[in-house]
Amino acid sequence: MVENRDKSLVKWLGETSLFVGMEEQHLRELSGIAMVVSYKRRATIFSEGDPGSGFYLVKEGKVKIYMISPDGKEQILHIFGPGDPFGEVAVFAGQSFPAHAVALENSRLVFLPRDDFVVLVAANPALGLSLLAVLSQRLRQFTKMIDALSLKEVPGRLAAHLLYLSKKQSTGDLQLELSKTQLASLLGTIPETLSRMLSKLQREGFVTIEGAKISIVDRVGLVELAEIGKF
Amino acid sequence: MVENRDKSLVKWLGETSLFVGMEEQHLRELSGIAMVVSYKRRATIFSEGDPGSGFYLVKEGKVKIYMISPDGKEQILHIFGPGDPFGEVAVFAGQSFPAHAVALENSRLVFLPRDDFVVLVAANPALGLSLLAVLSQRLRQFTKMIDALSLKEVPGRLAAHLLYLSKKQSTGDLQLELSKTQLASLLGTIPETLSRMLSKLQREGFVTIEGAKISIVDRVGLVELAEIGKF
DNA sequence: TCAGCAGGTTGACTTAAGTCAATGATAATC
DNA sequence: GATTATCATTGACTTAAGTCAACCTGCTGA
Repeated sequence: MVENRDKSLVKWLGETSLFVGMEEQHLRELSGIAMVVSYKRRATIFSEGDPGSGFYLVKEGKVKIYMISPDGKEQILHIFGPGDPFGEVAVFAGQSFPAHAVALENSRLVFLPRDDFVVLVAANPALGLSLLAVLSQRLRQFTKMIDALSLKEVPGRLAAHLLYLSKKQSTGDLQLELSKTQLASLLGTIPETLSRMLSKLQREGFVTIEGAKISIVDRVGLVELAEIGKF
Repeated sequence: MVENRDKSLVKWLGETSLFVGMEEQHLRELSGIAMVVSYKRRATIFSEGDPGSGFYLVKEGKVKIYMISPDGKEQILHIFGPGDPFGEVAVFAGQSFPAHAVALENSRLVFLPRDDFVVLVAANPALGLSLLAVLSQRLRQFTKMIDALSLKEVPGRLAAHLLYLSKKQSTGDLQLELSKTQLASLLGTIPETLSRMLSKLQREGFVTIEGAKISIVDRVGLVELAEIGKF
């Protein structure tokens, strides 16, 4: 709370994709309602059904958003890192959180309480537009995810994800930031299957694997696989 | 185009969930930029990759939003009816449409061009908030959809959907508004499988089926099925 | 140092659901 | 009212991927 009016927080908010380009004054207003909170690794930030009393920005660390099926299987929806906002859906739908959130590492988050924030948006259309862009972006991501989950088989999803990572990391040598178990859940499958598919990808000469490091060998082949979704 | 300044269009816009409660003046501004367009059954409204030059409201008729996998399978994302907005994602993400849209029936749509609309939003925060609510709602729907697609088997998805319909229609006797083929695609499966599952549901005494009319017999059982997702 | 545990890999088996193909049943069109 | 399409259903078959179980690391902490 001491950091509320901290100059550095204002600055940081302004570097965030959600608030980039906003006027100093509005950033100050934002930081006025913001609270910095810390979560230890594995701590749960909110659970499905919790009332959406506000939303978060990741300041440091990593956060996993996921759902649990009745029989205990987990499906990861997102992994968020520094600068990413999450939990805004509940704020604007005026409902409870539709999924769970836990810290994957010791993390510091900026919490923005719903009511205060809505007031700011009402006073500042640019803020609204910025948020609309973020939500639209997220919707688009989900579209892709539904596409992957319903239209592609595991190898296809895996290939698509590897390509996505290589774009993000802009290199052919990928460092997995997630345990393979987590990656499996993100791809909507289980560790065993993922393991088999990775070996298969290696056997067929698409990639080479050394622990958490994956190198793309045959990018063209991977692209094809991601599209067709079959070996 | 003649209808642009039509009083009835203003009124209709104000009854739309997106714009409900907005001041007369803003509604008039909206109707000033709106265009009413007609599409015949099966006509495509936009395709994946088309530039998002604006978005739509369904005035009359029904619209299907869907994706196609490389090998031709279709996954329906939404079916929209009168009053529903669609295509806003591309507008605010400032990108192209991520999916296809076709008219399921002869339909009349209200088109709102992107640039004009953004100006209005910038001038009117309430409009932004309203849109944020809609997008959040949609995001929440997708969350559920991903949940269903990745965590539940077809019977579970089907049971969940039937319950959803019965809530919407608030009766135990459901009238399917979609062909079973379409329903299959909405559930992320194929007609054959859907057909088998429906027979199975009937055989096990959960529902009775007569053509497009489905009556829920054992609601409790269905709920359980939707949760557990297994017979 | 060693027990214990989480994460990863591999094999054998099972199963849900997709494909292919044939046949009825509507509904639409001329 | 006959003729195509389109949709729905059913059966036989195939297959991707999940379950179960064994086993192997490499750590962490007593």
